[in-house]
Amino acid sequence: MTAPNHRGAPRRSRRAGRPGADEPDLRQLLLDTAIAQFARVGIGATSLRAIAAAAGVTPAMLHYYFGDKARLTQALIDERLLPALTALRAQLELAGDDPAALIEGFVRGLGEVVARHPWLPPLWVREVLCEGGALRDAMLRQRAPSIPQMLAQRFAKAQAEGRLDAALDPRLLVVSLVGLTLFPVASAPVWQQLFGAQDLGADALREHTLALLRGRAGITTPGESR
Amino acid sequence: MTAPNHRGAPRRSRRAGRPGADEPDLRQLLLDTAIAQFARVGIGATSLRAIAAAAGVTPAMLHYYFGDKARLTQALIDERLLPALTALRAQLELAGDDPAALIEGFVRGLGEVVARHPWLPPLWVREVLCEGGALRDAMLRQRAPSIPQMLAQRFAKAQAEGRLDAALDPRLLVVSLVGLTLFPVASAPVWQQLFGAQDLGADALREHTLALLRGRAGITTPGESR
DNA sequence: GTAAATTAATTCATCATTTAATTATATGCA
DNA sequence: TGCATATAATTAAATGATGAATTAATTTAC
Repeated sequence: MTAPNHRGAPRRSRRAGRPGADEPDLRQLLLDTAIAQFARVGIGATSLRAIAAAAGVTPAMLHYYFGDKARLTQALIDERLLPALTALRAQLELAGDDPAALIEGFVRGLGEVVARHPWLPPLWVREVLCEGGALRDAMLRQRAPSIPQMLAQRFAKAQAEGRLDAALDPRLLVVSLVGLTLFPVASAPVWQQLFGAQDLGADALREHTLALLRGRAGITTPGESR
Repeated sequence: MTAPNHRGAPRRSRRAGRPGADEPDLRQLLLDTAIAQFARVGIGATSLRAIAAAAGVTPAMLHYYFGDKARLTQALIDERLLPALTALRAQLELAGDDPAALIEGFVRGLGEVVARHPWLPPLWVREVLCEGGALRDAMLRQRAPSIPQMLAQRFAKAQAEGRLDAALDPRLLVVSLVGLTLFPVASAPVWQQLFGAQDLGADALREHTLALLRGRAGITTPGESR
């Protein structure tokens, strides 16, 4: 009776008692499972019960490792979200000052981060950008590595130096940029169903976004794009 | 006099008993209240309790008028969402065949709809596009007035006739367009807080989006834009 | 034998839903 | 016109489900 294996769940059928040294880290597994569920149906809609069941353990384990739901999401932020964003920001630091390169770097860099953390777009768009719940507050309080502010500052500098169309509000350019990169990925299932197409993958989306942005903001095929 | 209409507690203090003919329609008030709450914190996160309290009545009234929560959201779709979308589609029918005019018509038309239904972007983005819950299924099943498909078809036609850059996937262009128009509005509170600015209003967002799209997709200031 | 990890069972809160009672309006009838 | 009664709208209270959080036991590695 190792727990019936429906859905995607591993169901490790964890043996009770103190684990051996070679046992996989349950805490990390719980975080992964929680993130997957959160990304799929949202934080509010996933019960600790469901997370525990998907991980093949008892809900009490979540309390054992994290305390309560609030501290679980806090751990999610501290141990997963912030590192991912910090990595993205580090990538952007290298992107240089040219707005075209900056935009291309942001779109491609975010693409790479998302490839490694597929849960990020839906969770981010729903819970942080559109929800107004605890996760947003936690993120904004966190003095997170604010990529938007950094981008807006660089865009403003580029405008001051005449390297970017001064008619564009730098902040709104950032908003559009974030929307163009996160929104299509986060909403991909809808479009696939609506258009009956499975080929609206991440790569196609990213290249399309870049194609759309070229010709604007001084972006004119900055070299490596064919 | 009738209802001190601020945020959480209008408290109409509705008199018990059969109402007179001049009494306002409670059913509509409940729909409005539900929509406001849904847009603010999401469908899953709002309790019928909260809706009833905000409307100044007992939760039992929701059962009286709608039956249960599922039929409440169904009524929301039937009586609010679909009419709003039908109106938008009707506007688009008039926008003509030129892709530039079509895009401008879409962005401006959606802007007008949103101005009259401010609850639409957050609810739409969160529940339909990013959630995967009942509302999405209901919408897609509904054979809703599918604006995305209509736009994609017209874009494809324009490409066939050489009036639109053939390098753009029409479907992805639609996705980007929807994202560019809905996402910034739906996520406005975050940006206002992040940038410490209150001036990121709907008008500025719309004009910025159009400015961003011009120069692309053959959109070159199609006449009335200054 | 001891401490860490885990489960099973329990408690408490919240929420959706239902039922029974209550209030006031409208309507029929004299 | 005045009164009685049916009926629509509403409340208050009860029910049942679900989920978060807790506690006490149980298992196993060291």
